[in-house]
Amino acid sequence: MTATDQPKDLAPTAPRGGTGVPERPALEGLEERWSARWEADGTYRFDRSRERADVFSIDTPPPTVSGSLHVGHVFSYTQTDVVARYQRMRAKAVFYPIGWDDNGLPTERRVQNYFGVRCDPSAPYDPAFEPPAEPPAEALAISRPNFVELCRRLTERDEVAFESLFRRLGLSVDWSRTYTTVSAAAQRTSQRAFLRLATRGKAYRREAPTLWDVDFASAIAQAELEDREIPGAYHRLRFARADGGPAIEIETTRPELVPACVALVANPDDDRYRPLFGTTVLTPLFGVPVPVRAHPLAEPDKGSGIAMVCTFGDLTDVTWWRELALPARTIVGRDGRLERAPFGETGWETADASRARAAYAELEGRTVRAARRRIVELLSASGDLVGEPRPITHAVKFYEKGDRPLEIVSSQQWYVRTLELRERLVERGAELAWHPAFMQGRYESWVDGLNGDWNISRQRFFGIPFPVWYPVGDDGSIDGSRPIFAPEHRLPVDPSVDVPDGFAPDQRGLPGGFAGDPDVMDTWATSSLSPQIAGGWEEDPDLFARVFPMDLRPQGHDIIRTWLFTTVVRSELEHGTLPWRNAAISGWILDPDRKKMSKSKGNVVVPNDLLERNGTDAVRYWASSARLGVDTIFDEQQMKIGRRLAIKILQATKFTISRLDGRDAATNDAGRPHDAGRPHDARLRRDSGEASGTTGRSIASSRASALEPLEPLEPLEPLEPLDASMLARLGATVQEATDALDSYEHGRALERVEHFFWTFCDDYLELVKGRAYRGGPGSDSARTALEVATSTLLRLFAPFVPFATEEAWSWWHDTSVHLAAWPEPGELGVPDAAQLGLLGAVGQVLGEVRRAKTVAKRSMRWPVQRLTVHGPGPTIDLVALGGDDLCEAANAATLDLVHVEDDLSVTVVLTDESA
RNA sequence: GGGCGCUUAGCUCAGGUGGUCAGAGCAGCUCGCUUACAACGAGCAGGUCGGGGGUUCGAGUCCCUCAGCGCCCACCA
Repeated sequence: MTATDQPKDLAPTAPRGGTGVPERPALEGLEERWSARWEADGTYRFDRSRERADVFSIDTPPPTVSGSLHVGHVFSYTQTDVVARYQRMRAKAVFYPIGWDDNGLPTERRVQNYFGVRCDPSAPYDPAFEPPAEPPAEALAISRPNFVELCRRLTERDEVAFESLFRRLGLSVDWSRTYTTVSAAAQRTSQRAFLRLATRGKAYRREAPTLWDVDFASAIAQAELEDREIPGAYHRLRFARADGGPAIEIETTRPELVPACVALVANPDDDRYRPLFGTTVLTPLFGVPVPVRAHPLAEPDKGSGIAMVCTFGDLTDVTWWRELALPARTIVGRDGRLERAPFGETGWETADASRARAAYAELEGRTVRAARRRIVELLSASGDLVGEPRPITHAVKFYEKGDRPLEIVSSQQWYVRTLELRERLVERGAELAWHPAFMQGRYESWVDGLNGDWNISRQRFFGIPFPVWYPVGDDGSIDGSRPIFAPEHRLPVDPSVDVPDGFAPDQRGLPGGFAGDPDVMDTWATSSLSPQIAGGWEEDPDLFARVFPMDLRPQGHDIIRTWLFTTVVRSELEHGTLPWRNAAISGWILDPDRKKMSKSKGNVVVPNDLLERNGTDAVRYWASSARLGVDTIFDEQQMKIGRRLAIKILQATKFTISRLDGRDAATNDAGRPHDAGRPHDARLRRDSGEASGTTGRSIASSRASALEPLEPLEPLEPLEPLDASMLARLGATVQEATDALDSYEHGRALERVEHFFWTFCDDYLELVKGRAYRGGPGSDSARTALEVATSTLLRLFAPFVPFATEEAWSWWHDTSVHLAAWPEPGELGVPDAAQLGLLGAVGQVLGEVRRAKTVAKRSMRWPVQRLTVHGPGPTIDLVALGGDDLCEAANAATLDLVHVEDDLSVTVVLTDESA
């Protein structure tokens, strides 16, 4: 039976639940107790019977499981949890799953360091392999299956620690829906989405210049680049003209790439070189004829105004090479060393083959750096180096996790067509509601700056493989141009183990047989499908229809160009829609030097310690005070505020609840000391959003009734003016908090609620505690107002401070505050202007009395002989309405009110001796 | 080179549409064990809101400009 089934007239006599108020409320232990209870009751389980319109779905970031969580995680995940809790109280079924990104390079690197191993794909699988207890000095080469096993072992261990922290943080995620990005389901989703792109031609495999990290031996995407300033040098080199004219001088920082030179290029408007366009020059040392060409990217004021185009020194080279349709003469191999260059043969024609070969023999096999040193000597000796190299500092592209500058090598990679989508993607970005709005600019500038399609293949081991094989020709060569795709019903497949349809296992690698695609997908190629993975795309269509497109993507601004961008791409290509309506971009936590906290700087605060020292609610208060998109400097001192607030919530609730005990004792059920008051019981029950209080009912089973929409309420009458004033101000606060949360300004919402709460405690409680406690006239009004206000405040604070509010709520309710209805301003009656001002006016006078007592160094209970208030008529009239309460709170014998034109002023005469 | 954000008390930060907006907490100082709260409460002191100019009856709040810090994008021969 639910609340709505129950006859209304029974409601007032239904017993109120709750455990009663403890002697000494405390924050300690609340996290453990309530997380266990929420788990047992399934408080945050997603109700998948609800329709899409009643669902609020969150595309939670799956943290990378390659180490430990830091304060930044605590910060941003708390902000998302506030939204989730708010929406849940707004009667939404909140779809709030979480995943672990255990896929990819960071995990591999961590496994290598942790166990002291490295993956050698040629090594045989050892089923009995156990890593050494201590990582050996020399990394142990192990097979790919063994390596992947270790990856899984380590990530599973980390995932337990991560979940434990997030539970302690009070994240209201549905832990029953946890996923990992290497799970079979995620692999199926990722491979399926890839296959659909490939069959529609939106993903393609091509031999192309590829950003390459030599140390990781893998391709890198544009999104993973970062610039670093490193020392270099300009070398001025002389290129002879084929027509015998005066030599042309160019400047380069990469002289070792002279053998890979395919053209010189200058700006089309550059008069110095215009006559040379279309003519031919010879490369120094190698005598290879290359054309002089014009291209607008060439800048006349850079170097000598004419540049050497090599395959490939940088991304500009790639652009020139592509747009000018130049030939390729690549010399840098995947190991970062100069590989064979067949001077004299087709494509490597030269004026002097023997000289070119001799020169190149000095370079071949050397690393890029060593070759540079050697060729400078050669160029110097041949007289082609003009002057001395000129040292400079310049920005060079690195893989963000790498240690050496990237090379650009030619390789076969899978690409997703993003370049042709640019305009569409900008439009999608404009449709998305960004919080804060200016983050849209980050996205747009990234999309505008795309210079190639998205490379999704990585030459790594721990990741989701491409569900693709290639035929092996009769000559034993792999034909990469004719992929054999796995059918969707076979997914997930590992082409290094599984066999394509129509082939036998023993045909692997043999002429006429097949070979598996050796690569794995980039981690973003899978993470970009987080809505599809979490929402059960094609795996659970009923669920997917109820949650997708999602309502919210929360994430950091550092991964707009990766996670956010690629998710938009995948959704556009697969579904033709935005993946979510809102993007909430959180800021970073910075250390006092305004640097992003990172382990390498040794400035990381361990989240568990932070929670231990301050309590979860305190940390959450700090995190949810911040504005979205704004970086915050970490300052543990700030945790005190939230801790104090949480304690105050417990104390204030204890006080108001215990004041309710004596009300209408005659009708109070014996043994149920915290039963609600009679007169307004029916409305209070709705206020608190609880089901009519059948004791013993579990939270989960009463959830449906808690989410019933509230009925309009009768006006709350009769109330003392001061009580009505307090409730009116509370109503205004509810409105402000609701508006703020609706626009993702949780910090503002919290600030408004908190501000009201302190006024409530400092002024209102002090003013009415006597009246409420004493009984008699006005007592019921005060107690009713106290109960309504306490119920409302606990619900307003619940998303921010979930443990203290749940604890306090439990003293008088059987249900969870987190399943209670978010308060509606209308519940509290319609405020009028006079009522709004009353509490403030009386509170101001009370403040003056306190000041007088402090100045006189008397306690707050010290009696006031004579209290006089001067002020304008309307204000005096307000003070008069609260006069009795004021006198009691001030411990004043007499109150004189005097009408004057001036502003409010208060005269306090204390008694000489304590009464 | 293009763009964005920030610059408010010693510290960390609030200050939607310009007019009690000069605020909060921390730190500091002074009091107070008052029956919700001493791991607490009350109170005090602290800033010409980065500089300059402008719009306006009136500007942390709008415009211009300069400076510093941070970030994004591009370039990087």
